[in-house]
Amino acid sequence: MLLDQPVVDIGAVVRVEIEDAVAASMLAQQSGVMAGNVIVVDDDGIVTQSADADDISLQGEALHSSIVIAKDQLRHKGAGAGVMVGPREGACNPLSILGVSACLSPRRSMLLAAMQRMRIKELLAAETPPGEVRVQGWVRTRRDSKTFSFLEVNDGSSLASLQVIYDASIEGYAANLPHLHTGSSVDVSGVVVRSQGKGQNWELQVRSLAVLGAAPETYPLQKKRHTREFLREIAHLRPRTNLFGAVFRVRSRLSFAIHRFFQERGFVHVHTPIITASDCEGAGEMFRVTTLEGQAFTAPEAETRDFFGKRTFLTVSGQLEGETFACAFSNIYTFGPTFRAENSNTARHAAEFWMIEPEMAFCDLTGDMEVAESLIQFLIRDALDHCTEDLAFCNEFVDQGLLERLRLIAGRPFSRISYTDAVEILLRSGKTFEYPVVWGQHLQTEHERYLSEEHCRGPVTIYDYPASIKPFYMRQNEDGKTVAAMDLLVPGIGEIIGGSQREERLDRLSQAMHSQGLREEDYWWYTDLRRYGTVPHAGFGLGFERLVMMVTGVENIRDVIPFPRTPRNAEF
RNA sequence: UCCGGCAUAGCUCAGCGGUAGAGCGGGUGGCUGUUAACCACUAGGUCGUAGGUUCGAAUCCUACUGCCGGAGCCA
Repeated sequence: MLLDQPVVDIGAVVRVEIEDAVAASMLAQQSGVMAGNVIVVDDDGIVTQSADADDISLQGEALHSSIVIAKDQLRHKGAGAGVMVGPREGACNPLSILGVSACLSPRRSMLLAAMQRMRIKELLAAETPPGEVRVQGWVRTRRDSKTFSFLEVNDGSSLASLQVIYDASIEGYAANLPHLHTGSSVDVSGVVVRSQGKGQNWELQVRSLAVLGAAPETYPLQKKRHTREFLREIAHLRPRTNLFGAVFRVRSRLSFAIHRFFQERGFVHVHTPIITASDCEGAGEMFRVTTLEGQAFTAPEAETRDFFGKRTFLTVSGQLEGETFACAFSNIYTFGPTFRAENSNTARHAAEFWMIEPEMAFCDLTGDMEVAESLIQFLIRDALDHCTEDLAFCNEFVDQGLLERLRLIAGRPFSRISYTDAVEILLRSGKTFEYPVVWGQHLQTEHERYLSEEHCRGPVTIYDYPASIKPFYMRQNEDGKTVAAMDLLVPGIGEIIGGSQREERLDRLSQAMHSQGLREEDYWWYTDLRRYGTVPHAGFGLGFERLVMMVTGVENIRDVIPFPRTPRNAEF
């Protein structure tokens, strides 16, 4: 089709972004383009001239501020129009002209938009060739042959990339090639054909390719293995790697599966507050929330003049609020961020993390343990079913025993041992521990590891802990020494769930609060639950990141949170 | 916060008292339906910061900063 009409109306606004410099005239020569439509734009991108030209090399002075659209390319498949943009200022020597930009003309945008994008995951899974398609994504790697290039394009829909065959005869090849580094974003249209090479069923034969954004050689991600430590320093780019792609797709799926588990069982999702005045006793140091500054902050009675009129913090748990809703809806769950201001420097702790906290009325500790165990098994099975490719990758590159372990956990009942029996087992183990095993003391990490990794060789729930080492709200057992608490321990991770039956008897609760030095009036609304229609109830907290660690095998919590917050680290 | 380790090219590391090195990545050229492609050439570094010891320090000592591993706190 020959264009007799101006390409673009005078006065139209064209978005022009010159980011990458290439000689415009060289592209024209290499492409054999000697005739085209030239539009001239001013600095605001408004079209001031629009004309059909027989020889663009004659445009001379005008080229420095023009967009040149080759006629051939407009004819080519309708979708392959190339756009060249000259710099908007500077000298006009054709050989020094900079800026062949990958920006799209309105016409080209329109033409490309007409073809619907296909996600690479669907494309690769196709039974029969989908014909002509359009994909958009980022170049993972490029391999050049004499007459064509292989591009691996990934759009995040799956671990696998699409192999794209870019033939040198395609318009724009020579100009685009220097921009097609690892990390560049591309918009590709072409035909899906059966691959001649090994490693993939389908590949894409390019008919038209546009570089949306080039990634110059300073792009930090190379097509090789990087350490997790380095990738943490470029947390904004690491989701583009295989491992973090897999981890965050699994994380997303697990998040969905958690809602599925509870929603299918009639639990009501509750958004508990993030700013709170109450300390869920025993949950650690809290971040203070305040609008006070300078001297006002340290002044006596400062909190009465603060935003909320009292001292407030970022929540460490939604449990207390969750209990109030459980005492209305029977079964509820929360799923949200929680915060701990502990100076923890370990692979398992973060200052900001996500927690799932179900709370069930008319439920005792046994029921609590049953829900906790079936939740873990449900989540593992869901991930095995829906994240097969990503977990296979983790199994190969993170932890070679991962899949075997996950199947084991999902497939058989968990062990259950009372705290008192656990102490006996540890004492009779014949092991020498760094910390002595004493009834009434916390189980140390080394003790928990022995129980789950050696004694049970799988997940184990420890229950009925000494009252002296647990918070006030846990239900006192009849032995007068223990409370109805439980911890679910997983090999390699440690405690993944901590929960309890709550003390529903007002007198016992008051007594526990006094003996732990708490002012009952600060918790008046919490104790009200025991005053008005109290019921036995129980719940637990599941650390979401620890779950993701368990399912992916990734051993550091900083690598399963998109932008981890740990002491001295909140860059992104 | 405590204990231990580490800090050298864009990345991963070697060098451990005497002129700063390799592989990968980048650039250039070649070759090939390749798939962490391959071959050749090439560019690239105040050896974390500040002191000290020494004729001489990347190397030995001290402090600081950051990171990593373990512990505690917990999820």
